[in-house]
This record gives sequence, C-alpha cells and structure tokens, in this order.
Amino acid sequence: MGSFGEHGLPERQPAGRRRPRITISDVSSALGLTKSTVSRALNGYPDISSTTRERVRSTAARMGYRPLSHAQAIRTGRARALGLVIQIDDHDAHRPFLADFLAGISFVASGEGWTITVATADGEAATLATMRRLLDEHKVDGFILPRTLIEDPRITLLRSQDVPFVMFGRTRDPAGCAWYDIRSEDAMADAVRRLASLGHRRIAFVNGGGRYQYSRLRLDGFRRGLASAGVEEDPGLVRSDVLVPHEGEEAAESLLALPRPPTAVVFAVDAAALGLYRAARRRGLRVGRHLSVIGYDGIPDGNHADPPLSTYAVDIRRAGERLARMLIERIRGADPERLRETAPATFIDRGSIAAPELGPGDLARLLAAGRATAQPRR
Amino acid sequence: MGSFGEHGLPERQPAGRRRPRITISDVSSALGLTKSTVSRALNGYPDISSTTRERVRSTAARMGYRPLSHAQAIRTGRARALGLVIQIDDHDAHRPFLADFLAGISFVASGEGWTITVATADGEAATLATMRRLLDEHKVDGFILPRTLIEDPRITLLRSQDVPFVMFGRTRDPAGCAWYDIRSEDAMADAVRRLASLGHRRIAFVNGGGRYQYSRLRLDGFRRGLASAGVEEDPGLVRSDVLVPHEGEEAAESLLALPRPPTAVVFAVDAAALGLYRAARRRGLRVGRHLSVIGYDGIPDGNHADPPLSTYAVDIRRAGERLARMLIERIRGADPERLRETAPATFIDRGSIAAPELGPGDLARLLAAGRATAQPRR
DNA sequence: TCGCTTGCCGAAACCGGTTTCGGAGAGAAT
DNA sequence: ATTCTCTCCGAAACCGGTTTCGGCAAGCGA
Repeated sequence: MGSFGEHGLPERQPAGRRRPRITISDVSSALGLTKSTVSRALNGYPDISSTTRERVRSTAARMGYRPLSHAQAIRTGRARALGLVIQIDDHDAHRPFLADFLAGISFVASGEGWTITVATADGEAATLATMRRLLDEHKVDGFILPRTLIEDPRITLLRSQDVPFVMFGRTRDPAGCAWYDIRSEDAMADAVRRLASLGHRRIAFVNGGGRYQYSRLRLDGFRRGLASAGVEEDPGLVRSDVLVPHEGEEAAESLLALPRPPTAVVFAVDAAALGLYRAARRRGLRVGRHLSVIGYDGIPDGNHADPPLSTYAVDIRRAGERLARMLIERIRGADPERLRETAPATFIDRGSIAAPELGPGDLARLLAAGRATAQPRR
Repeated sequence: MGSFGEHGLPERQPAGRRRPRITISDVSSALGLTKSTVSRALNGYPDISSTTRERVRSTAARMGYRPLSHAQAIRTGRARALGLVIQIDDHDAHRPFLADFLAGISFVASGEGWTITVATADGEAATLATMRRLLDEHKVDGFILPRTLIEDPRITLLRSQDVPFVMFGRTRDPAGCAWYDIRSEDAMADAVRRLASLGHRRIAFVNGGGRYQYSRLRLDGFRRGLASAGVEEDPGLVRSDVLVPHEGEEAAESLLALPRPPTAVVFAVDAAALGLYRAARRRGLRVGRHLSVIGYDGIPDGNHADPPLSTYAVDIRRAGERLARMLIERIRGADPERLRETAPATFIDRGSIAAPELGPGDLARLLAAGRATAQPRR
C-alpha cells in the first residue's frame, strides 16, 4: 500500500518528454570546479592550467555538454548563426541552385556547430530592412551576400555597421570585402576561343543585367576572347540586360535580323540562351547546325533543350562551402583581404555548338527566304 | 571655448558603429517602473492594470524596444525560430521551388518577428541527427516537414519529443499531425477525365516514389478518374518509382513497346514526364500529336519542352505561407487536428495534350515501322 | 627569510530578459 | 475602526552562460 508511489509505478519520467539538457553547472559540479573555470577552460583562456583544461574538456565531451548558443549570445553578442537574405525579385537564374548552395553552407556550418538563418525579401529596400532586423536582434553574426552588385547598398550597410560578410561575386570597391567567385570572365573568353577555333568569325554576345558586377567581367572576358582569337569586335553584335528566356528571344531576333547575322552567340546567362531556341525554331534554324550557341550557368533546363545547351557549369555547392568557411573565419577576426578566392567554371559540351555550316551571308539569305520554306512543321 | 564639447562637434556617435540596443531596462527606467512590470505588461499578464499595460506598450513601441529573442529563450526555451531541414538526396522536383517556398515561410515568419533556421542533410539519418541537434540547442521551436513519407521517422521523433511540427503533405497515421497539402489526387483524376473527353481510351499512369504518401493518393486519383470517365483500368499501363527524366524515359520506352501502347500518359511528376519527350523524339513521335502527355508540378523546365508540357501548377509560395502560419499557431498551443488544410492545383494547358490522331493500333504500327521512316532528322 | 611576481582558480557581477513571491494600498465586509 | 480581500506592482531569484576581479599558493630573486 505504502509502496505504491515508490515502485508500484514506473519512475515519473514524462513519457518521451525531452530529457533535460546538460548545463555548464552540471559539468562544473561533476568536476568540483566552478562554472567560471569550466567556461574559461572550454574557451581556451590562458589562465587555466593545461591539466585542468584537458580534464574539463574530456569530461564535458563525455557528458555530452554543448553550450546553449542563446545563453552565450546574450553576453557575447554572438549567435553562432550565418545570415543569408535572398532577394526574390531577382531573375531566377540561381533558383535551381539554391538547394545546392544551401547544402554547401549547411555542411560547413553544421560541422562547426553553427546554424543558418535565411530570410527572403522582396526588393532592395526590404532586403536591407531584413538585414537590419536580423542584426538588431543579434540573430546572425554575419552575412553571405549572393549576387553582388556593382554598387551594392548591402555592402554599404554592413561596412558602416562593421558587420562581417562575404560575397558571392566581386564588387567594384573591394575595400574590406571578402569574396568567393567563379571566373566567369574566363569562361566567356574560352567560349569565344572555342567558337573561333571551330571557324566562327561573327560571334555575338548577349550579356546579363548591367547592375551586376559579373556582367562587366563577362563582357571583358568576351572581348579578351575575341582579341586572343584575332577576331575584330563588332559592337553591333553585343546586347545587354538580357536575363530571362523572353528577353533572350528578343535579343536573338534582333541579332538574326541583322544584314550580316552572327553564326554563333555567346550568352552570359543560360536562361536567356533558351530564348534563342524559340527564335531559331520559328525561323527554321537548327541550333548546333545553322547557329551555334553557348551559355553560362549550367541550369538543368539546358539539358532538355533540343539540342541540349552547351554551357559552363558552376559548382555551387562548393561555393556555399567556401563562403561559409570564409564567413566563419571572418567572424572570428580574419583579415577580409586575405579571404578572397576564385574558381573556374567547367565547360560542358552538349551539342549546341559546331563548325558553321553557313557563312553569315548564306545565313542571311536563308533567313530572308522567309518562314514559308524554312518552317518544317506540319 | 567651454562650449566646444557641447555643440562644437556632433554628438560622439561612434562613427557608424552599431548603436546600442534598447533594452527592457531602458524602457522600465524611462517609465519609472521595474523590469518585471514592463515584462509582464508586454506579455499580457493579468496582474498588470490595463492603464499601466497601455502606457508600457505605447512607450515601448515609441522607443523602438524589441526584446532580444535569445534572452527570452534562455528562460522560456522559445527561440522564435522555425526549423526547416531539407534532405538533399531527394529527387529534385521541388528544388526549383525552394526559393518560393522559403519566400512564403519567410513572409509570414518575418511578419510575426520570427526567423527561419534551415539546414540540409544528406540522407535520412543525417536529417534526424540534424533535427535533434537543432532541438537540443533550442535553436528552433518547431519544424516544417517537406516531402512527407508514408512512414516518416521524422514524425516519430517529433511526436516522442513532443515538438510542434506541420507537414507539407499528408501521412498515413494522422494522429497529432497538422498539415497543408495540395490535392494532387484531384489533379490526377482531372487529367484522366480531360484525356478521356478528348477521346483517349488507353491512358497510362507513371507514378512517383513509392515511399511518398502523395504517390498513393495520386494513384487513387488516377483510378478515380478512370472510373468516372468509364474507362477500364489496365494494370499494364501503370508504372511507379519514376522520378527523374532518365527514369521517365525508360518508363515511356516500356509503355511504347507494348502491343497496344497508350495514346496518352499521365505523369505524377513533371521531371519524369520530360523523359518521355526524349523517348518520343527518338521514335519519331510528336508529343501533343501522336502522344498526349500531362504532368504535375509545374516546373519551369516544362515550359521549354517542345511542345511545352501541360501540367498542374502548385502555388508553393502560398504553401509556405500557410505552413508557417500553422506552425506558429501550433507552437502557441493550437490543436493540431484543427490545423489541416488542402488546396487544389491548377491546370495549365501548354499544348502537350490533344485528341488522339492515331488509335493504339495505328500507333503500334507506326512504332513498328521503325525508326528509319519515323526519324525526320538529317 | 622576506617580498614580489606569476600561475591558477573561486566568487561574484553581468548579459537581458522572465517568473515567483510578497507586500503596500484601496475597497469591501464586519 | 478593524480585518479581510483584491488589485497591482516592486524586489529578487532565475535562466545558462561569460567576464572581471581578487586572492591564495608556489616560485623567484635578493
């Protein structure tokens, strides 16, 4: 009777409830030390003997102690969190890669015991407001900035607040900036050289958004490619601010309407390159035969085009990994100027480029012959 | 001279440095109250007079006070953060939508002053480990679970720990589960009825992954569509576990190799449907003419297929919004059984379905005639 | 032996909140 | 007038850590 409460029922362990965490006090009392000693030991303060330090470290590890980052943050101001604000009104070239990008960031962050706080924002003002909020609430210790602009207000904000950040992409004024970037300018130059070596002489370039730093670099790369291939540049063969398929289609139309149309087109953005397929199909031209096309980004859609789009693929997961690593180092005090890295894109030939079957003159005549004869459908 | 420090120089605002936050002590001392009174007033405790409560609220708002969520979390255990763990070895049907999904979640979360903590994990075990870690460190107050499985170990974990969660997708054992889902089964039924009303009688179904709850539902929907259209089901026309283009291609091959091939194919997954295009092209069949195809998901790639893939689009941003809203309510104590919602997908006709030009017999003969005559290329 | 530095750790304050407890004061009941 | 409730707020403990400060003991030189 009296034993009912003692062992008549199982221990009142609230059935599957979260077990209480192990706190620093648990560790300190287990060791016969004070909280402060344990804290300093774990954080590597020099006024703790190495003997004690090791003793603390091993038992803390054995007990499975992991400090609560909030509790630390309240005193240190460090949340052990990386911030990523995605501006959703961007053209969506990077959308298919977001999961890979996050995977890279998360892989590194998790390994270090950090977390990622993401937010989306609609427009530049909202992006800045969101970043301010995250900072104001000490939710993040620094930011990864995707899609760097030539003049980037995010950089201005973070510089003024002295907040650590790393950029995916370079910027014009690099003072105090850490970055990781793909040398897409090299890819553009390579594209031109490949086309030239196939025999193309009239090579067009359709660039991306003028606000982005990469657009400058890619245009430079394109020109460098022409120069090294010994092809003279024709300013009439360059378009810009072309980001989505629809715009790519228009750009292609205008290029094909020229008296001497290009026999090859280099696109700075895959999504835009897909637009060319529509224009070509309507005019009865076959991509990879009458018209060579080469893109950049390696978006999966390109694989389903007919023929699949030759392009430069970017290892976006690795970008995420490197950026996370760099941001953590930056937060820990590393010199930003030392945290700069670039990597090449890798060419993927899927069949949308070939030796020119027709010269620009023949191509123009074929186009002039009109859609009636050129349209094979029906 | 003496006035130098007063207005000879601007206030010593440490040049662009982060301005100090406004704490609860600032508010309380400004009001001549104690921290505890301010805290209870802002949190709606009943032992604070409504006069005082309003006074506190208005001045707190005027001063721009916002409590530091870490500081709250240390006592309350609530971090005001929503967790999202993305398993990256999933087939990538949802990848293009991740940005939209996050946008929806972020929109609602930001409005409530919550943040989103995301992580990726490689495989089921890593997913669970990551979730445990986030819980252990009190980083998140609950989870949004994408891609619900029929038997989902994540649900088991969260149930046992009594952690709030909401699912994107239903599950078999719905006890204690809140969810938002698209009624894709209705879309499948609708697809069959559309095809039947165009005159198709041999309609195949290529299903997705068998572990996902949606696959069951979509198969049921397909059958319901057949029944309501008065078409008898042929088990030989059903495939499953087809997720990516390559697998879709194989499934299409096997269907077209049948003695009486289908004249229309319903795919549970757009990405798989794209594989059919390759198979059809190789055999000289034109999609939308010799063969009708209809998919599900509304992935952007479908737009660039030739002809563009007719499919059912999902408003994934709204899904994110609803799920975030529901999770917050759930964390605040709402009954999970009351938090269940479904929405329809919307059909987008892009031209990949039409009345059958050939019967199954003619189609079989055309296919048997071989690739030599059917292949128009070159 | 004495004083002074140095190494090492404990005590206590602190970070920014929340929550418990208790008591002052007003109003009602006796 | 006294007591008894309530209402409403202050004081202080608390959450889980970090950091400052001070003191004890050992080591050192003189």
